[in-house]
Amino acid sequence: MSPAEPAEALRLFLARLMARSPLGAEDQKTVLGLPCTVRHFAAHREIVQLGQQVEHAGLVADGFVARFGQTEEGQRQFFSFHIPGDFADLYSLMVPTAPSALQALTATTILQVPHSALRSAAARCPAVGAAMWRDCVIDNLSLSQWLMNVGRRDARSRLAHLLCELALRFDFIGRGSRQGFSLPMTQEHLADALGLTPVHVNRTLKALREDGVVTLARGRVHIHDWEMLAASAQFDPLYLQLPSPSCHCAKGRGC
Amino acid sequence: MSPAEPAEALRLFLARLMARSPLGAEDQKTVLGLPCTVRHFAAHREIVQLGQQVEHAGLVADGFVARFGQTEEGQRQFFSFHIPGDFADLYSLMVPTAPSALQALTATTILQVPHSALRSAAARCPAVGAAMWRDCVIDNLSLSQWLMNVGRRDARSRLAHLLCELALRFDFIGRGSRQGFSLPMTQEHLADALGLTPVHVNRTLKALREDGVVTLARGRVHIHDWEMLAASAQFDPLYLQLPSPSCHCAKGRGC
DNA sequence: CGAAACGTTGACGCACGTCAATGATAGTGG
DNA sequence: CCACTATCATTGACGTGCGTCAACGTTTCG
Repeated sequence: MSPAEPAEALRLFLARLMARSPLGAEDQKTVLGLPCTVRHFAAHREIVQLGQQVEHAGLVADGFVARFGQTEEGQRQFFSFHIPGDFADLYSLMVPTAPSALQALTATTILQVPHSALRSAAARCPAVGAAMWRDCVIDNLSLSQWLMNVGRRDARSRLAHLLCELALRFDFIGRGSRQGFSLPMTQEHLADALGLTPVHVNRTLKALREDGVVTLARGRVHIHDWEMLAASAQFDPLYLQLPSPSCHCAKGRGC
Repeated sequence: MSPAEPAEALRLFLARLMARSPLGAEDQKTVLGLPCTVRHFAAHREIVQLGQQVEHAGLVADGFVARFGQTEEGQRQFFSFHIPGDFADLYSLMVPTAPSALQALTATTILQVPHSALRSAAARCPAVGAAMWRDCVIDNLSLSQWLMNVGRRDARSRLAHLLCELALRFDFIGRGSRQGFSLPMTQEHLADALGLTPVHVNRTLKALREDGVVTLARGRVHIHDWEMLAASAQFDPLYLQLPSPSCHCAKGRGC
């Protein structure tokens, strides 16, 4: 789909940082000059295992990564999804013993950036350090919304909320829009993100489809009615902290 | 209960930082010398409202604070609890427009520390900056576990997990132990943390009581059987990143 | 002492889970 | 290019954990 050049991924990451943090020319050069090792992971492969000591953070260049935990019975819960331009475990800079695992949901290209390089970049350019700290905090906001989702919304709202989030994030990196995007993910993956079962995700998707709101088929989401989707999710994009030039959200906030 | 001196709260915060981050003498002096304004909040009072611009972070000196979000129907979901020694919104340093609200669950004393002071402390002492960044990341780990809780555990496990977490945290600040602690919180508060209804929390507490695991009465938790409580929660204290000299947890990890 | 807040309990309903069968899709090797 | 097969999607019947509603007891506090 995309070349997944290292430089391209670093550019996406830089854009992500600059959407929330002002960076000078020197800062930008520092980010784009980060050293990295390219690694490929097959679908379903674990990138980082629970408890593993890591010495580098993983920047997604291509594909789809999830962070997750599981119960002793093997019930999984996804904590976050990471798309190209996201660091999947930037927090590992501060907690190098992985407190949760990382899995490639599809064939994925990861740029491993050594902690040492990130640390020296932060030391040399305080603005870059602040931007990365802010990035960790924004992960936090996202997690909060997922908790809200799972704790206090019904299946339909949860699913709608997740799809809204993904639409805006893919829009931001130029790989989709509010009309639709590619989502090479099984219904079981969605279930693990939403605290539901695959069967119920399927039924909920059917309901949304029959209401003419969204269609998910063959790895592609078609959003037929963004307004309705955002409304049934009570979606407020503020937490994504993304610039939204042409945002039409439920509450009209953060636009 | 306690004098809630500003110095005492800063000492607790310093201990919290030093449990995870090495700080030199100069760093410690910087933390203890942070300027702050003492403020009191009555029970149920909102400390920070959604969307509010804040210029200081709130260190809990005494009482109990929750961060939360709510649906349009007014359904609340707590994202975290904060006890003395915790900053309730350290992340506001990086995102000053509050993306979630803060409420005092009981009468609470807050030390408001200006962002400017925190920023200059971080600039002057990089180790303090790193410690605060790490503190934000640890919030993240906690949030992940709450999401796991709400998404993939039944009511009994959720409640047990929360009580385990609180026991260790109160133990760490010297206001409780694995045998019990003071918890001046209504069942509705617990429900909002666990994604349940107050009625079901009540029933679940009854079940735990009748099994001889824990008793919660008149604002006090008595843990009769820590092993059993930790086991039914599948509690792994690793995510709290606390030193546990005498920890007896379910999986024997992080001890 | 009175009133409001909180805790407790029972009866009943529903959203979602479980189980199981069948159909569609995609990846693989011949 | 086509079987072959594993994975994924779909659907129905049925079970259950938790929600809802409503009443009543208990504690707390002014």
